[in-house]
Amino acid sequence: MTRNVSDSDSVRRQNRGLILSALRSGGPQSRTGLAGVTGLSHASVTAIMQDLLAQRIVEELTSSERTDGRMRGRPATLVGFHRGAAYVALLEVDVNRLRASLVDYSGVLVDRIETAISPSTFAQTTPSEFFTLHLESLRERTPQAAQTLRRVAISVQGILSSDSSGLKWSPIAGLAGSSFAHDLAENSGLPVSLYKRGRLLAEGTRWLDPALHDSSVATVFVGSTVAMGLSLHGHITGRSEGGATEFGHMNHVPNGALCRCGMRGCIEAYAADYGILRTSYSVPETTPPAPAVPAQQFEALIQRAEAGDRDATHGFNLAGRAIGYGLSRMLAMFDPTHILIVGPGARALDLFRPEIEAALSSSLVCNINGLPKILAHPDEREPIFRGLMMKTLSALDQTDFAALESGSSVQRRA
Amino acid sequence: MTRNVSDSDSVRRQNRGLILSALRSGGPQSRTGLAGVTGLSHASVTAIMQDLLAQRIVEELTSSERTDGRMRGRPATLVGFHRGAAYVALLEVDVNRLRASLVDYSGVLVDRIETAISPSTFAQTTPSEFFTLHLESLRERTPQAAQTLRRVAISVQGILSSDSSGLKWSPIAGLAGSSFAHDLAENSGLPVSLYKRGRLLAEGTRWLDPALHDSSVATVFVGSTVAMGLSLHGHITGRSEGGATEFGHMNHVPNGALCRCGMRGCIEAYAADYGILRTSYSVPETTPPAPAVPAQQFEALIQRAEAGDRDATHGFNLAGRAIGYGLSRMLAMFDPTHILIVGPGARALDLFRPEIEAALSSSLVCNINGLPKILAHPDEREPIFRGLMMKTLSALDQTDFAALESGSSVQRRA
DNA sequence: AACTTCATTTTCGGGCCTCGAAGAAATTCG
DNA sequence: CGAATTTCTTCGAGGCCCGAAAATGAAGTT
Repeated sequence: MTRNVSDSDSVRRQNRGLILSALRSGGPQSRTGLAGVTGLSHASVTAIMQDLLAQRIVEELTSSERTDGRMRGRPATLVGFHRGAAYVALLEVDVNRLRASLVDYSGVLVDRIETAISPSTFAQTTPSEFFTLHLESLRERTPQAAQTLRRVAISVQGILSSDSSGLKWSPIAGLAGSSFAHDLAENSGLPVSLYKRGRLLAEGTRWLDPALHDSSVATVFVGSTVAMGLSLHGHITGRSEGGATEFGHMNHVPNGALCRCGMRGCIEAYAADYGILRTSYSVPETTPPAPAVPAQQFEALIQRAEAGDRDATHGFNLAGRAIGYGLSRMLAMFDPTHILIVGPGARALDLFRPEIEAALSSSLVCNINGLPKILAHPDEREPIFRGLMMKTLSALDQTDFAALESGSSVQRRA
Repeated sequence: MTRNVSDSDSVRRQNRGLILSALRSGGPQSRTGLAGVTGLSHASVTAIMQDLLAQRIVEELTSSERTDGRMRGRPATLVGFHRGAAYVALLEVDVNRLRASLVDYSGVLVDRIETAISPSTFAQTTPSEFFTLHLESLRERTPQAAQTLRRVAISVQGILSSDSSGLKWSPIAGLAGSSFAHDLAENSGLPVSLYKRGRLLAEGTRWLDPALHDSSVATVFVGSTVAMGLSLHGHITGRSEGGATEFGHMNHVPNGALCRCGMRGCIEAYAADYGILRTSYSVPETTPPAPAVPAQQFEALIQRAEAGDRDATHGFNLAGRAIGYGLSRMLAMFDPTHILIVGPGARALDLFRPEIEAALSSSLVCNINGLPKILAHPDEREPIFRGLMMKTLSALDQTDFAALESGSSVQRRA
């Protein structure tokens, strides 16, 4: 059943991983500093570092800027990631755009291609072709990276198939159904990972705001859809061990408003931009939702509500109530201390807040533990990219580089 | 931050723990068998076993019954837990009873005391006194165990305080508020753990039904309360990393029926015995709930519904709907493959099932992944006890015995 | 009765990794 | 220039695991 035997190999892997992860979250550091952070002895750090240097995974930085107060003693030689050690390609798929980025091993953006996506995009090209094409472009434009490209990671919206080779369902037209991750892996010869956008939001906010790094946060995206990712004490939990949830399609009211997904009564049908719009304009809630809401139209609606417009306010009230009861139901299973609203809807938090808090107050756990802190962060792009990047680079650290054999087996590249 | 250094000590701990856990779930086994199950080499198993034998944690069994077909070769000497190596005390607190059990290290029940609990019990005695008293009784009645009693574990209902020293809220009158776990630990000088009943149900069913052991199961208790525990691929997840949820007090309908907890619209207010009773007798849903429902009255109601009685059927329908929508909302965050109904309500699963399935069918995830399998297991006592016991003994294995120093440091007891 | 067969268990030597202590290196301060 | 100070490396000891070989114990065979 469980094969978790520990031997000297796993010890090395664990401790190498510890050093890489300290480097990942703390930036270039001295060996002494690493020894302090990881808890390893100086001797071990030195030994491991010699391997890592020989394998060209890290490199010594000659800066030695000595910005610290104490100016005595032998100056520390900082060690940081060797930028050329690996590259990763990151694809962020959205309803209306693909953003393909090439990032080096130290986390520096090397190249980026953005392409518009329309509802007909995946009718003309299959997702597999589309992604393969963009990956090829990245490779061609940075030839030296093509050699050492190690991984591809894709951020998507929807429900993953059980083997993570594609999507079972997605709000992005034409994306579900094909196993594009599998195809892309075959075409490129690289491992391809699929991540839900909501999960990456949770991951990304951890890296974005140090105060939230170790607390428990539920990150809720409000915009063209509604999504949630959970990060509890630094661990990501949730559906399929994936940390993402189908929060947007959690039922709010039985037989309620029609959602884009085809079901009725989803939170999204009340709280996504199209839902708020539908309510505000008193369109019957069983009317099929608009395919896309322009940003400025949503912004205008916020301003109308802020100015006191009755109908617009009503739309945001219903949305806040849907989110609030959804959160209250989520709180029966998780206990985050903070709730972070991101995306276009974050701008309107003040409009949502009263209804959210009212809904939360009517739940037992909030009555006993108090309300979680509700914060807003308008930008959702940066956390998603950062989450995707950190997740992918950390996986590279642990899976590929921590496990390398030690000793004299130096790998050399021209 | 993270001090997870791996050294030879952690290797030994890991591998000793592996062997103990194999013994825990597989019963007495030969060294060869353990080597196969754990993945360790024969040499290592022998070495570890020598330590464990010297420390009197395990013992060789002289049975050698050779029940297997092959009768050639050196007969295996089975190794099993040394029963006297440790004892644990398990306290199961219920609305109307305390069950205190003494169990030896191999998991055999040695002694048991049952005491009735009434709503006034904890008005006369403090919880701390009450539990200390029962623990003393167990110790006195089995003097040889008093020496090696290592842990106390308590199964409770309600919301744990953040430091797990007591309860913030509980349906058991007078139990919340005091930090009885902390007091009991001081009085007895033993570590005391508090577990939520729902979590133990999830833990217990894993050990009870081998088919469910490694699948993802949501265990729902339906009876005097409604509770849920989650066990996903053998890992227990949920609130406070505790694996238990406040499912029963998840909101079903805003401003709905009055619940025992004082809030309105909880699932429990519709699906616990008192809720079903209230609906069936057309009592207004804001009427304060009955403090306790006799088992035979609930049974009679089931029979009336089975016989086709309109009002009773209506009660079970509403209950099924509340459970169904609750599950549908839970499924937006977790993806168990099985749902197990336990407790008195399991008897009535056929009455609940149509409404549960209807509610689940209206959710996106069920539409895409299909409905989870819904099963029933009428007895909830056995899983709780078993979960509490296995959880506690496994913790003892890993925390206390896997970490013991090896070598010549033999601990001896008269 | 001695020998073969076979499965289980133990012993032995080699390898790997971490650690503490002592030594080497690189600066600043007096 | 030497003392002080901080960082980094080297070295031997101690642990643990593993594979291979040897020992053990029982049943079948000659």
